[in-house]
Amino acid sequence: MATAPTTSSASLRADSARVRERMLAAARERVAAGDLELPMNAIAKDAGVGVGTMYRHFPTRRTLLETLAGESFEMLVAQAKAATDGAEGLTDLFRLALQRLLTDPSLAAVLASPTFECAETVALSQELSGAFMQLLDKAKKAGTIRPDVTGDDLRRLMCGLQYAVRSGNDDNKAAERYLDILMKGLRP
Amino acid sequence: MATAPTTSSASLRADSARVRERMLAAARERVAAGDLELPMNAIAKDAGVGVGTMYRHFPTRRTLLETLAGESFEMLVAQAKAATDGAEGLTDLFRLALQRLLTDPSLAAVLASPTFECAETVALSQELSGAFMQLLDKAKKAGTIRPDVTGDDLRRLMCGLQYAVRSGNDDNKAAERYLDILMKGLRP
DNA sequence: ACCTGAACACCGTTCAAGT
DNA sequence: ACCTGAACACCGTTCAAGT
Repeated sequence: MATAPTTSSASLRADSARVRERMLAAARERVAAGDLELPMNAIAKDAGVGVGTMYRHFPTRRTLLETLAGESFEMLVAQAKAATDGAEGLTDLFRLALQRLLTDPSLAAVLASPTFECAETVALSQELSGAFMQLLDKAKKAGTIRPDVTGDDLRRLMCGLQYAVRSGNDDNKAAERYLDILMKGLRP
Repeated sequence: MATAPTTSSASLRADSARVRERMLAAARERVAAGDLELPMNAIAKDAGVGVGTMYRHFPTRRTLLETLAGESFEMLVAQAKAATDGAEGLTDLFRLALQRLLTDPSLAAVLASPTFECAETVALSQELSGAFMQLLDKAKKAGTIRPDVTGDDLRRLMCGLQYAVRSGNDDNKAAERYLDILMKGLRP
């Protein structure tokens, strides 16, 4: 690169960030190719770093997975916050979420687990949960959703919906139908 | 053992069957302990056989998995065939299936894939599919199920239901509620 | 026929040595 | 501070050698 380092620590930090990005890019490439196994050794090799560097940045595979899913998760949270009220708003949100879960397997894997490892993921999950609860609250008052459904139920049902769609070999053609079944089932 | 072999080939076959059972027992022990990874080397060691023997009996891990799930699958098929007509019969069947899927992760894994490796599993899946279609047919005629649902949809929705239940940490307390949501969603 | 287990490649994880 | 990569343990899979 043409830029000279200003101080050695800044240079270190910049280098560290660059190295981190290389690892994430290598990992993302694998996920995009449909491989969710995330072998640390192989990714390190792809990224041109030592294995130890992988472990320094991502102490567990789960940490790496949550980091990979972070961006998708943020977009999902943004969509949940922007969702319009009413049963239709919830349906639209679920459709968007389903699309995202189907395109990003790392997000699907992260969202399906009840606990998270990274503080950032915990925060995102709480934001999502909050958005869900607001929507639920209004929908329940409007009488469009059965009253025994919780915010966490919505997360789990979304994951189940995604799994049902994925369990077929019809190129996700069933998605809209299953979404419809779920939303009808959620009515009071 | 005290029994003497009658012919050498019979003895071989009997030994082969015994060895096979030992491997399956070792594998089952792991699944029961919550480990679905099925490492061939380790299972062979547990069973006291050479690795090659594992591969001779179960050419792929998937073959081993389907064999493990076989018994549960058979029981599920039997229940599906014995199910009573009407929406309530279908609900009861789904409840039983859900219980089975939650107790036997190998069955859950096998049923979630659209294609099977063992001929025996293919046969079981067709039997299940047949039973589902019969139930669906009657339910549709009675007007208790929406007409756009297929037998394969039932398989996939069952898998999704199981996944949604598993995605929480409430000891499957949500099972009955999610079942209710699904069955309501299936109404016309 | 069927079984054994050595052999090789690969991945997980740690940690002493480098800059 | 951060990175490297050797080292060891373990698993996947094959195949020549045994009975």
